[in-house]
Order: sequence, then structure tokens, then C-alpha cells
Amino acid sequence: MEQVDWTYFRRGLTDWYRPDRRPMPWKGDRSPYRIWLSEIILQQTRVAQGLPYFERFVAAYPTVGDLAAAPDAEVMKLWEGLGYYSRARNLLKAARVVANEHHGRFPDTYDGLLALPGVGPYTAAAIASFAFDRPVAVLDGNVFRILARYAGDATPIDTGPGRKHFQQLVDAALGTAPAAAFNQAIMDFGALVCTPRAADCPRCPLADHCRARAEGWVYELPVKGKKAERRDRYFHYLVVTDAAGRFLIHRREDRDIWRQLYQFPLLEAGTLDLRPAALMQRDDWPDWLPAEELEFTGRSAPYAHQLTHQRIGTVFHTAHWPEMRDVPPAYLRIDRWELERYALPRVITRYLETDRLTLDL
DNA sequence: TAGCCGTGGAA
DNA sequence: TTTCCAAGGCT
Repeated sequence: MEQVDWTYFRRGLTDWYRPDRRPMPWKGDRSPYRIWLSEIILQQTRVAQGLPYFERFVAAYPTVGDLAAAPDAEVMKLWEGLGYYSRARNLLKAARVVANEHHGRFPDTYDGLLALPGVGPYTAAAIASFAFDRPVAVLDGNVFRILARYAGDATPIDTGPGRKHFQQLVDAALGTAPAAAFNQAIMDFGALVCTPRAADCPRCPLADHCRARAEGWVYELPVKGKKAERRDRYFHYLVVTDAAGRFLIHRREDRDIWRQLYQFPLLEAGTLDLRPAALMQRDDWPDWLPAEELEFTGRSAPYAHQLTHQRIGTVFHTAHWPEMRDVPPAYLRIDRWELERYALPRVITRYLETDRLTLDL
């Protein structure tokens, strides 16, 4: 088998690239803070989904020092709805490291950046090249796909050795080219031409040397192993209000989804088909919640919430507890309008927005 | 290392 | 309806 022609690859990509093909507010920006912020927001996230969040964060926190000084809950609220909330927690941690341990300046090397919480190999390479012109190539989902196809390489991308292999390929592809432009070009190319499902091979400048194209493997590449099993879970939220119409919420702290987000009292069961009478008899019914003082008033239609590896069916049971007392300190009693100030999982904000048809009790 | 962590859009 | 997956990182 003949050698892969990286010179052709590099030139084709460079000639194809035009910054304005895919305009983004942070493109061409040299500010490490804004580049870092955009890269964290865009991890596993589409540009269209992340863009409004970027605008809001920059407006709320113009500098890394502003962000570092922000309260945790405020940052979580601003991140609400974007998912992968560990990114928000690490964002704040990293901002405080930069502000307090680096005098407000971002590290200007790959290794220095890599040491920040939430900054992995991809993000470190992105910031190092875009902000500091360091000669490092990014390896993201686009790069895996493009290289696997161009080289006709069926090495699985989701293993340690696989990542190492593709890192070597992208290093060879970059060569001594200017890294910032190369990295921007290869990611734009992956988003606009060499796309996962409908690649624009007829207009691809690399098609003549693309092995996947020649061998009819475009959509078999890249190769991924193990597809995750999906787990089904069933959540029953107790939407309890007192005589003044105040709600009971608490913050999730477990090693589970939605850590540091707020929710109503929750019972997790093996089915969605449970009435209040059945819920009250369960072992995990909160002992501080006196069933005899509660008046259940409604049950929402089920909400289906799809996560990457979990499917969560959710029902909201509304109940009155006129004289709330002896509530554990972890629980807050808040007015309806105050609810807006807390970061909530999407399934709960959807419930609050739609409050869909109530089923029979 | 493998499993886990959200959400929304497209097909 | 289901599946895939999008500028990944942590444990």
C-alpha cells in the first residue's frame, strides 16, 4: 500500500479554507479567555446550541476575573439547559485557578493549559494554537472522521491506542503548517464537507486521494467499538406546595446526572405507573413527609427525557401540604417566581413551561 | 480502561 | 419512533 499523501491533504485543505464559510463570534479572536470559554461550551455541543450561551457568558463575565468572582449557583443557572454540567463546575474551578494562581493570565503552553480543570487534550490544543500560535494539532470528532476516511484507516477511534494512532496521523498531516489556520480549516471542513452522514464528496478537494472514497467506505469510517446500552429509569417528582403556594426543592448531590441542579422531592421507581397511594407505601418515601397531611391534586402526563445512555420517564405528582413543618435543612421552600433563579434539569423546566394535561389520580 | 455525563437537531 | 452524534473530559 502506498504512503498517504499528507502534502496533498494539507494543501487541499488550506486552499479550501475561507474563514467566512462558517462565521463564529470567537473566530479570529486572540483572547485566551474567550477562546477557552467557547471551547468549553462547544465540547460535544453544536455551534447553534452553544452560541447563545457564549454570548450570555461573555456579557455576564467580560473577563476571567469576573467569572472567577461569580457565585457557583449563578454560573450553574447560566449554564442551565446546556447539559454536561460538570463543564460548568470545571469552568468555574479553572477560572479561579487562572485568577488566583496565574494572576489572571491563562497558561500559554499546551501542558500548562492541559492542567486546568475541564481542559483535555483537544481543548488544550485548540487554545494553544488559536490564542498562542503553538504548533499543535487538534484531535476532535471531525479530525477522526476526516483522517480515517482520507487514509482509509479502520483503526477504532474510541480506544487508547486508537487515539494515539490518530494523534500521529494528524501530527503528520499538520507538518510544519501554521497550526491555528490548519486546525480551524480541518474542523470547518468536517462540519461542511466531510460530514458524518451526507458527505459532499463530489465537491471535495481531497476526493482524488481519498481512500475511503476510492474503496466505497466513506460511511463505514471512522470505526467505533462498543455502542452503549441504554438504561431506562422512571422518576416520580412530588410537586408539593404549602398554603402560600411555595414549592419544596433541593439540590442534587449524588454521583449521578444533574449534580448541583435543583429538583422537587424525587422517588425513583421501576415503573411510571404509580399512584400517590402506592408511592407513599414505598421504602424510599421520605420519612419527614407526612402522607396523611398531603392532599394529592394531580398527576402529569409522562414526560420522556432522552439522555445519551439513559431514557428517563417522568411523572409529576402535585400535592398540597398546607402547613409544611420539620422539613430537612437541605430542602428549600420557595415561591413560584423564585424557582426561576435556580438551575433546573430540562425535564423540570419543560414541565414548568407546559404543565401538560393532568391524568386521573 | 470503560462507563458516565445532557440536550437538541437531523434523518 | 429510534438512532446518531455534536469543537470531550473525568474517574
